[in-house]
Amino acid sequence: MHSNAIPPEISGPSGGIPEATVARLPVYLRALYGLAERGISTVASEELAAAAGVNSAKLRKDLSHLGSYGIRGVGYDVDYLVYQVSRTLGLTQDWPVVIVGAGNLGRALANYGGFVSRGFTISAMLDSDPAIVGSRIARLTVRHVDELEAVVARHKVAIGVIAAPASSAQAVCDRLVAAGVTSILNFAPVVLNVPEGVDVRKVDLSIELQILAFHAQRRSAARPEADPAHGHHRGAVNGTPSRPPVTSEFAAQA
Amino acid sequence: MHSNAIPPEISGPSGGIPEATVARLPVYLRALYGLAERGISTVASEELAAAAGVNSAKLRKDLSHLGSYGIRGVGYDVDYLVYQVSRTLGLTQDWPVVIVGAGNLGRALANYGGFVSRGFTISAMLDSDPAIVGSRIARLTVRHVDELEAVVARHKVAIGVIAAPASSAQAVCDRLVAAGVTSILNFAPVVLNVPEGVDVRKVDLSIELQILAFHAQRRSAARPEADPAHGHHRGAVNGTPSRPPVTSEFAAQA
DNA sequence: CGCTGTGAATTCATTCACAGCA
DNA sequence: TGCTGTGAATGAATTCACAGCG
Repeated sequence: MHSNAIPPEISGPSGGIPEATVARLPVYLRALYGLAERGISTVASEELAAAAGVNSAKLRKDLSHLGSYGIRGVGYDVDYLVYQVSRTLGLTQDWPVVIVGAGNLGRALANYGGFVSRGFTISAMLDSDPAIVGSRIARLTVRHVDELEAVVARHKVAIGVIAAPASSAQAVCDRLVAAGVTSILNFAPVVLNVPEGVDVRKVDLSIELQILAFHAQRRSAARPEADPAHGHHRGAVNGTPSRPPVTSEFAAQA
Repeated sequence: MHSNAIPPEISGPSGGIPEATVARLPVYLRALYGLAERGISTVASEELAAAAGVNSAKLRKDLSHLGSYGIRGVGYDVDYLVYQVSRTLGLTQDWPVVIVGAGNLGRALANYGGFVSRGFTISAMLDSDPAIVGSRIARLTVRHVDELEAVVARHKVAIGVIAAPASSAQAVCDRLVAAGVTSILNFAPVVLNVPEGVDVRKVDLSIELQILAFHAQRRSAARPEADPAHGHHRGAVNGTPSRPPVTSEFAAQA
């Protein structure tokens, strides 16, 4: 069939879906919910693609990896596709999630009630600050981070969200992994070290802003008043670069 | 790689850096700051790559797009590389940022003082809720969103952060674009429509969780006690899929 | 006829492996 | 000698364009 079959993967039934496709399925799912709400029961790839912000060929190829769920000459049945995409993503079961860090960010995440939505339940919020432990956030009482192992075991938590300061993120990560959590969503601005088999995704404001800055700079460089310094190989640069005071920074305290 | 178009590109001097490389430069920069703090002044691609969580060939190729800044047989000068990467990303100038939405999320972002860090300054926080307007967050007084245009013009804001509810995100986006903002970081779970030339990046908790769920499901499917339902092509599914009550959901209120 | 599903072509990204410089 | 920088090889993702089904 498609691509090769040798990767760690067992090119199983619904197996072997390309990463890029997996990353877009949630977007399609959201678009489908939007259509369903508006009472639309059938949709062509062109429209769905527009709603999801991709081109239609890509959408069709993506969906083809899940199976042949469209109707030629017609389009896709919205409810049915919602179901198939949900099932593929593993959203037909509930995933207990633990959030570590109940600072500003942790609170924001917990309050995303409708956001985390279908498929995910916050089992507990944990923090190490005694001033925060015991407070209530989004129907939950914040518990001490020492209860992490107990919470994970009790609720069979498979997904951990790290909303802790950069300085403790790795330690939190280690505890989550040791407790058996194999999926981690990291909001702290650090590269986490994890053993094989643990899946880490990161969300990083600072990186996103820097990428935007790059493109913004690029755009404004269209103007001919270009940058003055442009020495290429070393030494050519006027004196020492000496740009960065190189202080700490890049250390968040959520 | 992201939803929106990458500027047509003039393969200029420091121009034509691949998107994938641009996305990693901030990670390298952070790793470099970490090394500098620890007093390390020179680093080989192997070590820097390890600190950044990539392999060394990729790191070298990435850096080669900025110029020839290494020393064969030795490695890279940390301070010098910090400067070159910063300059490439456009961080040697300051970028005024406006945050729209001062709910939980907006507050969390504003309080990431050390996070947003070098290169970015929050010009203003805006909200439409009269109960929030006037309150102080991270040294700033929240202003009414009607002042958006004035703030953008006054501070020459080029980057806007949308931390507003999904329901108003598009409207906020339109106003930002009309006011002249061409770089947008969107935290609301919606696909934003923008004209050509506007760069949008998104940060989406729900999508990240769903991607994690996919892989988690995949892993647990390794066990032979597989999932019960596994009907393939249509009709084969037991009765109606009828899985989703298809209510609203997926609508955040930051 | 109008749409999906998909081979084939293309573009983009990663990795290998080594020539060549400090 | 030990590293960087980079062509060449491989692999992944996107896009094209159309055969073929409902």
